Amino acid sequence: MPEELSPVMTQNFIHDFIDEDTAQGGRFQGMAVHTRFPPEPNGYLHIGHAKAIFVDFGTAEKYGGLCNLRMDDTNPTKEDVEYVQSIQEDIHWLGYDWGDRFFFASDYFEQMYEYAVALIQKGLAYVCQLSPEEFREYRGDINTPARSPWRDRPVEESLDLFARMRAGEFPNGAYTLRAKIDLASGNFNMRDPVIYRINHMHHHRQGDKWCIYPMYDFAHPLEDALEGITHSLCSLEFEDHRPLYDWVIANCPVPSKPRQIEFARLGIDHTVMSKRKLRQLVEEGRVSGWDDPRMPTLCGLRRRGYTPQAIRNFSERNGVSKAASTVEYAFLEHCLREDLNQSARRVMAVLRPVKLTIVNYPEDGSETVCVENNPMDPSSGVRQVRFSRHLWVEADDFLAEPVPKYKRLYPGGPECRLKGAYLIKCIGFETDSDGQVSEILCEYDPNSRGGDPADGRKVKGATIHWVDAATAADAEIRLYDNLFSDANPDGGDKDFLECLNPDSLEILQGAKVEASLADAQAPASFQFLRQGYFCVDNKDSRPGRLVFNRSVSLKDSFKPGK
RNA sequence: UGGGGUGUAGCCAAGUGGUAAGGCACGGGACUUUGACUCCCGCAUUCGCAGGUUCGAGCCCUGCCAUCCCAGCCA
Repeated sequence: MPEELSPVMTQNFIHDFIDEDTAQGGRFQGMAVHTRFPPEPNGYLHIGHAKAIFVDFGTAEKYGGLCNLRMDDTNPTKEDVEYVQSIQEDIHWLGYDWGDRFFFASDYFEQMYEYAVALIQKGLAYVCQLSPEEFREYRGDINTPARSPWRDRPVEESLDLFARMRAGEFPNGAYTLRAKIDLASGNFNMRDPVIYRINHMHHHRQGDKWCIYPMYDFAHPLEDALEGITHSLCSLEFEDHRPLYDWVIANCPVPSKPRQIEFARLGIDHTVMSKRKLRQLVEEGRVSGWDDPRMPTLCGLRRRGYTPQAIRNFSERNGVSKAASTVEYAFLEHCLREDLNQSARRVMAVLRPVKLTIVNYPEDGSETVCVENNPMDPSSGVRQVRFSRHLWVEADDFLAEPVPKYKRLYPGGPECRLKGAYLIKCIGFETDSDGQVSEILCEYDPNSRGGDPADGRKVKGATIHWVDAATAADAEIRLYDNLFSDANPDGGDKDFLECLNPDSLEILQGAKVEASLADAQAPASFQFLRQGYFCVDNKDSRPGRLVFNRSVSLKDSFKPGK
């Protein structure tokens, strides 16, 4: 666990339960807390999983215990090794480590089978041969108990049938193994739930060894017990399943008695957090892949410039409770900027370039000015940036007709500072045949090198960023819209495909970036901190691409009239 | 109307019988080599509603309301 990287989890209701359990006379007194993160390898991890990872690993860490990583691969239908790989990478990227405790639920299939046989022998499970359709008919409803004609099948017969199910004698759906619990329970999970089904399918890890697979409700408690998990933390929708979880633990001769505790999963507004739907976006080619920067997947956020620290802080500061919550996207962005502001290297880049000429600067002259890499962190050093008579600046930094309170460039406007270079004043501008501003004309004060005037006078205008025209590199900017925002403010959970407006997906723009950035070892994943002020993340670089968050730029750019 | 949960500000969230933390968002101000950042100030006479117990209730009791999850041989 990367030392300073993991936030210390603040007290929450889960800790209250654990404290009870580990106290004198408690269920686990004297035992080390042991949790697990059990994803099904059927998709990539997303920001919602980050919360679960934080809760599972964070809780173990808080108590000095352990957290296992376990692939919950009990249903081969949707699972794939590609996901097994990506899940491990993403968890490591977040900064968590499971040491040598990496498991597969499918590795316990033999033991699970034995437990099932034991259940049959105790008269607590039976082989049912209701077809899926009949099963539904016999299920009963709120006031009618369920039924099964096979409930009292002799033990020997069930044993024989179960063995033949395993042997592959029957087609899918022909038989199921059911736990004999309570057909009249108000909790439908207890109405003799299916605990084994037949599925003739190749398993990504077990191959063709099995054609019967245990259901989650039977498998999960056994997995936990077999690994010595003390606290099995899961999301709220499993609350109804806890009686069944406890039933399995109570009726199978397992080595330990784990306790299931449920917490609310994370919701973020304007964001779809359903693996099924995210997978659909990928499969239908609506996005470039699981790591498309618009995806809420961890790899997507990574490519978009999010840092592991920001995501961990986000998880930590959101808290853990049982109240269903949907946090605002703005909070995620806040956590990102907070981290980036402190740690990321800056560079100047101009998104919508307009020429700026310093008329009193020598035509053939040039020099190098010094700019700090991170004003928040002096140890990050400085870089040399070429400066000359011809520059590119942001179109927003000039207005032919100033609006009230505008303090950047306009004819006759205030003295402004070119970041790290000189003070300038706008004296005029040129337009092209369309009447668009094509060139801004300025005069500079030669005695203000570095940005401080020799006479110490106060600079009224703003400081603006720039890049040298002769050395600036062109970059491809991809302006991404949040996949789910505008068309459906409620998150587009149901109609998200219709929300996709092809025209707004990707807006390519030319940009000019400072030479030192173009020369850098491949700094290419950016996160927008403020317009023209980029943070460079070298960890996951993709040369030639700038990625930034549009909502941030809109928020931070100057709003006329404000 | 069966079972299981949850309701504290626009969004999260502390609070566990002693007089409503904190963060985000928002508004105002100061500062500033980017109008960012940082720093101040403001932002719930009230905790879903109504009763009750108590010297005292967001916390305890009763009733009601709202809302989420559950009828896969998914997890």
